[in-house]
Amino acid sequence: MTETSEAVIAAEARERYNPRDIEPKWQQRWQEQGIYRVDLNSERPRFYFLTMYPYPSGNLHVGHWYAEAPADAAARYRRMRGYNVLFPMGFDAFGLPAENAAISAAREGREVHPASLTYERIAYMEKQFRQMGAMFDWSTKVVTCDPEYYRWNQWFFVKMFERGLAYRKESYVNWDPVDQTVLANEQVIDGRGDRSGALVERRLMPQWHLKITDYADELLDFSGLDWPERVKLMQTNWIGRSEGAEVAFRSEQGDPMTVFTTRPDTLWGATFMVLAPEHPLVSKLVTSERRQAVESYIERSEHTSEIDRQSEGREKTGEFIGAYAVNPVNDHRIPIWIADYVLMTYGTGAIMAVPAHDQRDFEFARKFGLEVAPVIVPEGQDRGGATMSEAYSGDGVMIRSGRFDGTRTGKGANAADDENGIARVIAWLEEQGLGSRKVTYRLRDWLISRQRYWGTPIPMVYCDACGVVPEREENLPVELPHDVAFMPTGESPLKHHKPFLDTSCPECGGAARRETDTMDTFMDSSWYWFRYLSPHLKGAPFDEELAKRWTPVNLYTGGIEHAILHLLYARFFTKVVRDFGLVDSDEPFLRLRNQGMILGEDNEKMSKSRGNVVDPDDLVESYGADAVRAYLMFIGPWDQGGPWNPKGIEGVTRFLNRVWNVVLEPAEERDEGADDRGDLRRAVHLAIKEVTEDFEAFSFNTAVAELMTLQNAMTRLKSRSLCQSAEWTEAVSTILLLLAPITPHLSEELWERSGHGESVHLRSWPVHDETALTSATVQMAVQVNGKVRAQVTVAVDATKDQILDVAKADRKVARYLAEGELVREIVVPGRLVNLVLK
RNA sequence: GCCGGGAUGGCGGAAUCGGUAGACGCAGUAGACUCAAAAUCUACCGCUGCAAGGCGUGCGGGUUCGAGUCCCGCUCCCGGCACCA
Repeated sequence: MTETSEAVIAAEARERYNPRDIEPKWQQRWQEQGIYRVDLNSERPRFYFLTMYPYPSGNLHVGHWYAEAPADAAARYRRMRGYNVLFPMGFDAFGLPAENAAISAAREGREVHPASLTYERIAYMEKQFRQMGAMFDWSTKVVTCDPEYYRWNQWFFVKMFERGLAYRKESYVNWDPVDQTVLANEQVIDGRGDRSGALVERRLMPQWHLKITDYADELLDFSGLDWPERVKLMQTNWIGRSEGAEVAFRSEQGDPMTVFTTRPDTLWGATFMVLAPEHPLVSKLVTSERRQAVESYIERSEHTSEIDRQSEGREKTGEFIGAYAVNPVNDHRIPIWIADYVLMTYGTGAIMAVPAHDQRDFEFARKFGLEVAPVIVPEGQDRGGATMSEAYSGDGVMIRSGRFDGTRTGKGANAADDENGIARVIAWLEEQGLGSRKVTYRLRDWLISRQRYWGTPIPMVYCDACGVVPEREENLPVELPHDVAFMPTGESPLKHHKPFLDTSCPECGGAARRETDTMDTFMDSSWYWFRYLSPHLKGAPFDEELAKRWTPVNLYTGGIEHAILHLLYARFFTKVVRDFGLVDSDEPFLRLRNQGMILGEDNEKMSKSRGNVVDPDDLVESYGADAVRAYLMFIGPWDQGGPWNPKGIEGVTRFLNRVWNVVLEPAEERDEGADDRGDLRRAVHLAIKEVTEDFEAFSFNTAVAELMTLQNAMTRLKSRSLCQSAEWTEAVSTILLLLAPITPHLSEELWERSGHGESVHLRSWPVHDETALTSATVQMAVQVNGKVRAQVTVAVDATKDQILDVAKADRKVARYLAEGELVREIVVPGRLVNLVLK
């Protein structure tokens, strides 16, 4: 209220809070004054706050608001704490939806180009982001479909090719018949394409891969990262490290057939072998009598979709190929089978089957009448039971294992011990030259080829003379041709674009063909945060100096759906870029926080078909951006999400109105209570303390609740004389400062109207005064035998004896005390007294 | 099956170095203002009971002066992985 006369305030108070007037006004002023412009070279402490950039779908939905608005508030908080905060935004602009729109238009005989569609959508969404009141610095915007950006995808790709990290290999891949492209393993959910939902087919195709498996072990190391436990676990599971041994089996004819096993201690129990149906040795080893049955099984398994192959409780199938192998540890002659429960893509594509100690092998042996030979028995038992009903995979003692008989073994508590059978057998195998220690991963290399148009062209050239050759750096970017025809069939138009297809060889200059596949769009998002630092740099993907100063990102926020895909690729890419010598850090994102999902009123996922979609534009129109922001933060813990409650935003709007009124309306005539100033100051400093802790902990819902509590206190205590006090002035400026990150427009407007100077958003975050939090007296509960029976008020510095005296003097307590003998007295100062009777 | 997370009023949720369960908000009830309604304001608002009291944080046990919080054994829900040798 400094310098503002009461008359002016009284006149203005007749104006009601109207976000429709004040929000656009401030958005424009902030932009004109450039208050969110970041100086990357400032010496203030740096804080890189990154939030996942969106795909330009054309319209912000509530999910976008839920991801961005609380993140924006957290970034604003961080800046008020004195940090130089970089909070950039961009668009993940390549991808199938825009191309699919072009294809459907083509089917109707219309022409729509993904590029123009994408840029229109970006322009619209950018406008919507501004209406949110977000403090994004748009001068650093990154748009991945811009050749200025994707040329660096190509540059990275060529660098990786040169170092053997990018390679082309023919293998069975996941083909999505609807989207007409292959997909990475990470994009296949329950046998279906993650976008189209179509059942994925297995196809043998030559494809480009990135060697993420080279980094498997390093990717398992999360030390120094403050990430949600579940994300780390999901990545760990996905990488799926298994320790064991490779053991050299041979066919009777002498063909080497290496197997991987995590239980080399069960080798003596291997009674047959199983090869994957695609295993290259099958056609060589199969006997003529078995050939027909075996070939028809292979044929069938090729046509079995992944989803059927993996379905739960499926009965084992397989065929004997007529050939035998030799178990190298006991020279037993064991039959060789093929079965689709053995995968060509894991381990060596061949297993030694130990039915006594592996449930899958056990089921297979049962079905086909194969020998079950127990070689490990639980400690205390001397031989394997002849009537096993299931495989025994626990710890125990080795039997029928030659020199190892009597050795304790298993994957249990002593598995790491050198005396454990597993370790001893591996050491012995290495001595004998029969095998070696081996680590295997579930993780496969990242398949990045996509048979689509709207993505980064893979910058490779096929020359009859020179083979597969990367495009020269000076010729990058290999630009996507604009004048292409979108096929109603969905086939990539690049395959039919002569001027693109025909090129000259970068090596010999002769006629050559371009690769027509484009890159997975996750390539784009694997390094985009580096580009924000120097979005228009010409000579390099990013400014090395700035990257060394500004990365790793301090705080990254986004949806949990990227727990594996994007976040794993981004970590891989960072390690690759580090190995190129471009950055020092091993990890991209130090701290990660995931927001949950906003559901419809009916607690279901929002969808047009359910009719439960809430449109943020409508909400802004009715309640204002500040109310939407505050309500989304208030709805519940951010990482949990929750259902949208249309009444909830009305409650928050009431709160904002009360803040408006308590600041601007003249006080009613009312006598000031003796302790009002102390009470107000206590409420103010408690709010500072709590809201600060809540922002640090990402507990936005309780931060809003604390601010409501402060407003309630101000409204309750407000009186004409109190309004003249320093305590009141402090209360007004404090509530506006604490609200500034959450409701930037309202806070700015009231900041100005209550006579403050420069923007509230350029002010420092308040610091609480611990001494303001204490009061002269405190209320304590008095329990008798653990049940609360009375409340007493005592001096805050009372001794235990004094507290007990007061407690026992209470009439109700005295009545209980009369009923028994007091045997114990417990006093927790400031909290409670517990009187225990016998 | 394995791994993780969760279960608190009519609803969203708060409180976990063990210390007054239900902050804050929604919904609801009563009242004030109004011709009336809306808005706003005031009071009440876990269940049960006239009251005193009793009961109460998914279920069953346990530890403790005291348990939503710790321990043991379950149930259900959500998420991830899954014929990975």
